[in-house]
Amino acid sequence: MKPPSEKSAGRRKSRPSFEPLQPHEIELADFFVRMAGILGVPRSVAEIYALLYVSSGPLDFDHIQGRLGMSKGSVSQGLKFLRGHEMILSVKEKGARRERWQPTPSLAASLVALLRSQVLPALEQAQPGLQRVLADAQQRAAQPEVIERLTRLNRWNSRALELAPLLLPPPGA
Amino acid sequence: MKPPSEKSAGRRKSRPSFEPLQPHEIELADFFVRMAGILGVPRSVAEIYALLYVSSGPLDFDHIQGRLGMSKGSVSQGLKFLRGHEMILSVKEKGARRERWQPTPSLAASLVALLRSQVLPALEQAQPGLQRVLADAQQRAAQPEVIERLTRLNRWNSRALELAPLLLPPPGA
DNA sequence: GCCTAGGTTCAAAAATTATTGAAACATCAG
DNA sequence: CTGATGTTTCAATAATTTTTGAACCTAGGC
Repeated sequence: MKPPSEKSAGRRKSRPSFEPLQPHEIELADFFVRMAGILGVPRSVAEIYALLYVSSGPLDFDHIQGRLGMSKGSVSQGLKFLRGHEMILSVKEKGARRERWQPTPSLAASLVALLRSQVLPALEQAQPGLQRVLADAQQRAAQPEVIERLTRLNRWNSRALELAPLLLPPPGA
Repeated sequence: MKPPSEKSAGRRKSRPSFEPLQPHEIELADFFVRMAGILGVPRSVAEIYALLYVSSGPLDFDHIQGRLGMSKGSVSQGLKFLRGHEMILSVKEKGARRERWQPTPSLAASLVALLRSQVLPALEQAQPGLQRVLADAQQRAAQPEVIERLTRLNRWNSRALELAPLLLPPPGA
């Protein structure tokens, strides 16, 4: 908690104060936070996205920080995450110092990209291991049922890897 | 670390000792753990599932606890979770006291069920809120772009809710 | 009924993950 | 180059989640 008196504090520089979130904004943020939670995306990231999503124009760093009342560090990391997953775009007006952010047009595409980035690496990394596990089981002449399971798992993994690039072209294509 | 000397400790009752996981089992467990992590399923649950998945027959409580070296509490909660999501089945031989567990036949179905159980409630709960947020925006005559976004979000939500029961019939159908 | 194997619960401890904020860095106007 | 604004980094802290284990149920055999 910080001292709430910020009325006529520092006139110079006029640190602008921002409104806290409105009820309708909170509602939307809650929704995004919950959905994000399922994918293990931290609350702060979801809140930033939600704010940009309901806002009329692009917002700059300070607005985001001010309205959500979170630290600089969190805002910076949150924007980095969203940028990295191509969920937001910067709209820098020429001659302006600061960047302003808005959501990318398609939330659907954003979600797919996000999923991709989480699932694909795991699938890729697992590929050789899974094959080895199966080979191992065959060599040990394990129960047919187990071999069957492991075979199916391998097929799945391969198919997922084949399909993935179709679902959404990789970041540079 | 526990004292490794458990050779001729207590003859009566013969507390059976279990082998630690073999390399191939560890590999598979790692895979499941990583995948589960994406959905926020705890490591211990994924490990239990993985163990049942590579094992030739159904395993009982003590085997699971012993081979994974985890506490009773974790095993109990893990089985509860897996049971609740219909990812495992109990095979109780008649005349036997203890239950023995094995994975349900379709991992795919299990995954869908798991997703459903996480996503659906969120969608349902959000429905009225999202509609309110949209109405609110329309009333405030917000930017067309924002209204457009919120409209699409609502459409999505509704469609997802309609489609859900088709994807997999609800637990009792 | 009483006892015991088998399992669950849940508060406390441990592990993990997210957030903060101050210092460091970058970039641009002058 | 200099100074200020705008942003990132990251170690420390806070919050959250997971695991543990001991006390507590519960059903079945005797």
